[in-house]
Amino acid sequence: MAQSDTVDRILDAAEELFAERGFAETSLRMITSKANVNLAAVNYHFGSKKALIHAVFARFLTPFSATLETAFDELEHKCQGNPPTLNQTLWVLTESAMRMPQRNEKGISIFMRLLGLAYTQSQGHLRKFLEQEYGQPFGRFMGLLKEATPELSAVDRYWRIQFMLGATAFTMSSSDALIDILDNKLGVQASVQEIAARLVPFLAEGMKAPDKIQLPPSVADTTVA
Amino acid sequence: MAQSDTVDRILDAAEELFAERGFAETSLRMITSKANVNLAAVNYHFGSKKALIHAVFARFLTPFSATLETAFDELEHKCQGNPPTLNQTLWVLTESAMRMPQRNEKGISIFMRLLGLAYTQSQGHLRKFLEQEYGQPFGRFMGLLKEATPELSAVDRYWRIQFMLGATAFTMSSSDALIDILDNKLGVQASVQEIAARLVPFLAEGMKAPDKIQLPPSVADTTVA
DNA sequence: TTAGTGCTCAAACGTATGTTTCAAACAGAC
DNA sequence: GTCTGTTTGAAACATACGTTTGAGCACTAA
Repeated sequence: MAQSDTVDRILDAAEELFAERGFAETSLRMITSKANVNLAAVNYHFGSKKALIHAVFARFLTPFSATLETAFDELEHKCQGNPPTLNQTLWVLTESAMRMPQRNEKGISIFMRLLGLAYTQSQGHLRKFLEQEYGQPFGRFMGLLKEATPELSAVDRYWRIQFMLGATAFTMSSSDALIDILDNKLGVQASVQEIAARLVPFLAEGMKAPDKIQLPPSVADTTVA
Repeated sequence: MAQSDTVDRILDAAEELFAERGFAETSLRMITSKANVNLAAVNYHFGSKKALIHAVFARFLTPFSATLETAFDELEHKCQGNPPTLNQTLWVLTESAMRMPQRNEKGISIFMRLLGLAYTQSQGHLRKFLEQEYGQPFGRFMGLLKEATPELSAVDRYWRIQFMLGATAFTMSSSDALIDILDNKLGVQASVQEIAARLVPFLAEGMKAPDKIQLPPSVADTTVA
């Protein structure tokens, strides 16, 4: 059993268990028994549980951010100085994600869920790690969004980006469960790719909504449309 | 120190700590020391940590779901048989949330964050508890959404409701931090009410997006708009 | 062979957790 | 004032956690 075997088995098991149960609720003993390796192997190969969490993210995020930078380069080159549109920018992001090599049948949904957890769970060290390692492509994406929505005020854009992030992180992080529920309720099969294909128009349309907010009308004042 | 005092202090401390750190990462010792009560008080008054979590949700959710049912009654009465519009339905929900009596200055954002965590963190017992106790008003809201968007297929509506839930839960659960960041970056003050006022048009517009999905065009095929 | 290296293994360590115990303090009724 | 049921307090309980240890194994190089 070569080293890489043990390391990869730990990473595979950890990735899956973290996605299922969160970080704090997943013990090293669960990981090592699922991976069929000794408990001490985690601390030997990674040093600590925190470092293992970082390694799980790095294994996916490092090649992904490289792919993304290339895709942004191509997009900007194709546009020859004109700023890419909102739809183009969103599609480049989702396509890059979809095209990442998938380790198993669960594919990208596991990692989407991990990214969602990274936002939700406190885990201060994780957020710091992600910002330091992958802040650049994220900032570039934000810049493209800004160029693609010049009609929005900075405040409008700020909030709507949060809304987009929320819809994406929340849905993708539960994509497995949501796909199952849809199958049970309506007998319809779905895939992460299809979710993305439905999500992008929803987001793009929300971003284009009239930029002046309508202040809450009391229900009493509202007329039937 | 009467019983209610201890019970409420535990609930207050638990609510805040759970919202900050999640359920698994918050120990009973943190809660009891923040509440200035004895460690055993939690198991005496609530029976277990799980039951405490349920009680935290019930304290907010029980009066809220009653308020919501009343508001839905009023809305339907006002519409006299016609189905309420999407905007009306969304506004009734947000207004009901905004009008809940707020225990402290952090107000509703703490509870939004808890609801988000309830979705995200595994905690199977919590999801079961929430479905059993508060499934009815939730189902009624879903029914209103269905009536308000007859043009959508069941599958489209299903996914877009998830997107709306995500954008709402994600944004509201971090509303404090997001308001602070906005103040730092742009020097703009905001409130939870204002977030809601910006969120509803975004969601409504997203729901109205063209119902046929556009399948992912390759970046190479995309033309500059 | 011998020494050294990389890795695995079972066992233990120290710490933190949720929960239980039981005596002491308290409250209100008689 | 005394009794009774309720609530608090300090301490202990059993368990699970992340981490460390040191012996043992397989393999390479000198």
